[in-house]
Amino acid sequence: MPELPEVEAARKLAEQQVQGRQVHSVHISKDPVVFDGVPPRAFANALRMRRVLAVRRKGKYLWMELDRRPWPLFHFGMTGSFHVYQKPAARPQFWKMELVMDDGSRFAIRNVRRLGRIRLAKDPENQPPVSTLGFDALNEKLPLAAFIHQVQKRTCPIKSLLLNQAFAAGVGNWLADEILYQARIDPHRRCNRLGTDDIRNLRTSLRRIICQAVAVDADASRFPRTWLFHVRWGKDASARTARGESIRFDQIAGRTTAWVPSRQR
DNA sequence: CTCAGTGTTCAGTG
DNA sequence: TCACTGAACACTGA
Repeated sequence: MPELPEVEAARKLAEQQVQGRQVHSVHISKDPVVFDGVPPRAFANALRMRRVLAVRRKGKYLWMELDRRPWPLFHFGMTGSFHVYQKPAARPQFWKMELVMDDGSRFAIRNVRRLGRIRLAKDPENQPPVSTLGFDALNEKLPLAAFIHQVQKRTCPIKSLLLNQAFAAGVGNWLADEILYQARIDPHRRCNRLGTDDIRNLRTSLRRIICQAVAVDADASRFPRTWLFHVRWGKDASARTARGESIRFDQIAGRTTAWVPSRQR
C-alpha cells in the first residue's frame, strides 16, 4: 500500500535493519523493467561492502546513503515493499534485490506488478526525479499565505492537484480522498475557485491525516473509525461511512474518487 | 474472461 | 511554453 505513510513505515523498517551495518553481499533478480535498464552488475558493485549511513525519504521515493556514491534509489510503484528475514529460504516471491548484511540478516525489496523502479544516483535528493517534487506532505513548512497561493494559481480540480507530486509529494489516491472528505471539500472543485477558508481546512486536514497515519506506521486497522478509508474500497454503492453518509464514486484525474456529497461542498 | 487498481510518465490537446 | 487530460505500462486478484 505505498502512499506516504506506507513508504515512511518502510523507511523506518530499513533504518532499523540496515543503518550502521555493512552490506556483505548483493543479489539482483533479472528484471530490466524495474531496474530501468541499469545492468545488475552496477547495483552489485555500488552496494557490495558498503556501509549504510542513513535511509532517507521524500514523497514516495526512498534512498540509502552509503559511505560511497552512487546510492540506490527506490520507488515502490503500486505494489512494492521491503522485507526483513534471516533465512535464505524466506526470500519473498517477486523479490527484485536482496542485501545480505554483515550480521547475516537479509533485506529485500519486492515488487509484484513491476511498476516500481530501482535506480542508482550520485545525489538523489538534488537530481530528478526527487528534485522535481514539491513539499513533502509529512514535512510541509509553507507559510499559510504561500500555501494558499500555490493552490489558487491552479485551475485543475483540487483532487488532481493533491495527486500532483510536484505540489504535495507523497499524497496518493486514498489520502487525497481522505483529506478532501475531512476538509469537507468537493473533489471536483477547481483550485482557483476555493476560498481561503477552504484552503486552510485543506492544509489542516492534510497535516492531521498524514501525521496520524504515520504515527500508527500505516496500520489501517488503527486509523480512526470515522475515516472514509475503511469504506472507500470496492466501489460499493451501498457502503456508508461511520457517520451513516452515502458515498459516491467518480472518475477524477483518471482515478476513482470516493466522496460524500452530503458533506463535501 | 474481464476489469479495476494504493503510481508515474508521456503524447496529445487547447 | 504551459496546464491539463487520458492512455499506457505490468500484473494480480476479484
